[in-house]
Amino acid sequence: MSVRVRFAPSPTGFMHMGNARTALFNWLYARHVGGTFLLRIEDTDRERSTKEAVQVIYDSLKWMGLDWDEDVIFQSDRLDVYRDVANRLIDAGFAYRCTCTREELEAIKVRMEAETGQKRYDRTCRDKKQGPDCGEHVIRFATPITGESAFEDLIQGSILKQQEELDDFIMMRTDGTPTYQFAVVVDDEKMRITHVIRGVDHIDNTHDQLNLYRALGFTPPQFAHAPRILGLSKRKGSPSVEYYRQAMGLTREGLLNYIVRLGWSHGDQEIFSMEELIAAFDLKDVNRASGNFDDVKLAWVNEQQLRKIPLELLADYVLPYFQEKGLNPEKGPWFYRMLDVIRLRATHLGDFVDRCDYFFNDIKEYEEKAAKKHLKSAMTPVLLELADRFEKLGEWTEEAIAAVMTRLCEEKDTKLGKIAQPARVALSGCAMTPGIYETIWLIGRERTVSRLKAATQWIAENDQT
RNA sequence: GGCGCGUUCGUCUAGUGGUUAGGACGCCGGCCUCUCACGCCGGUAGCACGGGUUCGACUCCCGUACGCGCUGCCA
Repeated sequence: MSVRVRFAPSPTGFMHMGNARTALFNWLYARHVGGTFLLRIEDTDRERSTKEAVQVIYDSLKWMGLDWDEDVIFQSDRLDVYRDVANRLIDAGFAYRCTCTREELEAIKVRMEAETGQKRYDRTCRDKKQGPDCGEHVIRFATPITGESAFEDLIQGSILKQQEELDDFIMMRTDGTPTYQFAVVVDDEKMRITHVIRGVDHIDNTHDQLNLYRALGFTPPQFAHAPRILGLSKRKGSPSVEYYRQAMGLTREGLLNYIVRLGWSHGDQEIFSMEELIAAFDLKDVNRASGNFDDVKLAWVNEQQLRKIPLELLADYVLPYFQEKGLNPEKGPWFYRMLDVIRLRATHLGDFVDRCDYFFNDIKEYEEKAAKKHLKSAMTPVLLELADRFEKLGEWTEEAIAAVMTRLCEEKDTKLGKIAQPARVALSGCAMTPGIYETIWLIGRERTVSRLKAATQWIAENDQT
């Protein structure tokens, strides 16, 4: 039987990092085994679900590249199905109508806790066999009272619970909508889900759901409960995909790579391409313990991905940042080369546009410290000589540029640094840039020559030594 | 409170009865070097605690502590 998994978020307004990883685990597992990855929107809580929130889910999944198969299922479209199944359960004696009010319930739970130490419904209505005309009511599941519920979790191992610990949970609310606990079973069966991969916070619910499967005569899927992600502090903004994507300028490769390794591992490997992830991912390698989200390591992983992904893709990622600043570089050898030299120094997508101003615009002023140190009158002859040689250089390649500078060093019997640093300041206005040859090539012959000359002019006006 | 689950360097993790407990981030030191980086080399630091089981426990069992979750007509 082929594997079918699903990601079933409720539209709450943003994609929490934990949900993102659950989606990723599901998607990776499906792609790994050649199965099917489905999306279901759990919008039975009518008060909280909005269209915008659903859109956020779509956008986040698309950005992450987690494409789903088949049509999206909305629980709100299936209300009559749940009602029918619930009635079937009542007829079969597995569920019952409960007319206890919320106030009564509160009192019951207080009493139960005092008497038994456990805060549960006392099953007052369980044997009343009330009909549909009993007035305002909910439908509860008649949980088995004895025995134990056990299952083998693919991640957590054996999970055991005494049935007597379980409550007669509500399946259908007063307003006729199903609760999560009920809808999830009906839908997973309908969608022929074979593996339920979700967060550990659902692990206790699994027993209720297993009882439901049994009552319904359904074959339960396999369960895999992934550990929680801790340490997503609220003060840094919301712990959502959108936040990290925008505020940190992450690539999808970086975020996914980081998040997948938080709770899953494949030997000592840290950096994965998406293809490698699909090939390597397996539920048996998912850790049981929860992990802490660490922005520092996330940044490192993102750096690694920035250096690894194809330049064409990187160009797509950073272009919006350039356009935001009114720059519109053309995709091509020049732009790719520039990205290639900057990526070694970049952590976030925003770093690219931040660090290449002098490749686009003229130097407005020299960084004070750098100019003071490197733009001295003694350097004027060298800078002019460089300008002259670049002007006459036949082929404008990094190799040819390197040759010019090496030659000049030999002639002047000096180290490259003595020439490269002043040239760097002259060309970029600052003391830190990528390699000098690449920088010169990227700036281009014409601007290189004019900037070198302009620097000597500045020296004449400013350096008194 | 009750129930459930978890616990290896500061953090992410490998480990499945016998290892000098491995890797990664960070941090520290060095090398490389035209600056800044990258990279490379080295160092730092860990099996929560207490009992068992065993010739031998990070690995198995029990307990304690701590953490997290559930205990909603949220999911």
